[in-house]
Amino acid sequence: MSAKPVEELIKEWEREQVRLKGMLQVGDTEDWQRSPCFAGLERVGGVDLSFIKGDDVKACAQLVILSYPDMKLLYEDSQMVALDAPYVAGYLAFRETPSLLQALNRLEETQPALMPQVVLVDGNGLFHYREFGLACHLGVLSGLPCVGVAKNLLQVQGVVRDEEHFSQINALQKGGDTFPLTSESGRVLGKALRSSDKSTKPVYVSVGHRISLDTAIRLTHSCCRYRVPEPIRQADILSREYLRKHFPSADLQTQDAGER
DNA sequence: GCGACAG
DNA sequence: ATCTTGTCGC
Repeated sequence: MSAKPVEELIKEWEREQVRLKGMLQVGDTEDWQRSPCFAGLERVGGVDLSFIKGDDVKACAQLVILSYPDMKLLYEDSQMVALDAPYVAGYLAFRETPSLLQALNRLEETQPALMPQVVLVDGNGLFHYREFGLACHLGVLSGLPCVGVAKNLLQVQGVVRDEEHFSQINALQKGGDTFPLTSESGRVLGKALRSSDKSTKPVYVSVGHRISLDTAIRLTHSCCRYRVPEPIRQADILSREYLRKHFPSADLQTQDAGER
C-alpha cells in the first residue's frame, strides 16, 4: 500500500516531539522523591522490547512491576506486538511507546493497585538530540514519573566518547559515583553513573518526566544489583524468555532438518 | 566521502 | 535490538 517516506515521517515526528515537550515536567513532583530513603515508594516499573533475530517488526513488549526496595516481582506482562515505525536514532519513542502504553493500560484495567509510581526506561530522557527521548515521551503520554537509563552513550550536543570521557569513567571509584553529561551550551543533560562497585562500564541516566536528575540518579543506583537496574534487567530477561519459549529459533543451522 | 547511529 | 562459547578472574 502507500508507504510514507521516512523523511516525511521524521518531519511529523519532530513536530510531535516539540508539542509533547510542552507538557514535560522536569523536577520532583512526588512526596517520596523528597525522602532520603524514598519512604512511600513501593512499586517501580520496568519496560523493554525484545526482538527475534531476522524480524524487525514483531517484538515482545514487556512490563514488570517490582516492589521497592526489595525488588521482588509483583507483576509481569509479555505481549507480542507488530511495530509499525522503523528505528531511527533520535526517534526511538515512535517505535516503542505505543506498545509500552498498551501494556500500562492493560495493567490499569486489570490491576490498578499495582500501577508503578515511577518507571525505569531502557533509553534516554532529556539526554537526547532535542532533549526529548523515549523516557520523556513515555512519561508525558502516561503521566507517570519516568527515568531514562541508557546502556550506551549517545553522542549528542557536544558530548563525545573521547579520551576525556574514558578518563572520567576511570575516575569513577565506586557504585554511586557519577559525572555530568554537559551540553556545549553548558546544561547538564544527564549523568554517567557507576551503578555498582563491580561494574566498570557506567549507565547513562537522564530525567524522563516528573523527577529531578539527582533523584533519578539516587533511585537508579538503589535499584541496581548488577550494572543494569533490576526493573529493566527483569523486563529484558522475561521478554527474551518469552521469545525463546514461543518462537524456538528455527535458524540456519537447524532449518533443513524437516526438508526431504 | 567519512563517521555516527539510545533500542 | 540480534548473531554467540568459552574463558579469565574474583
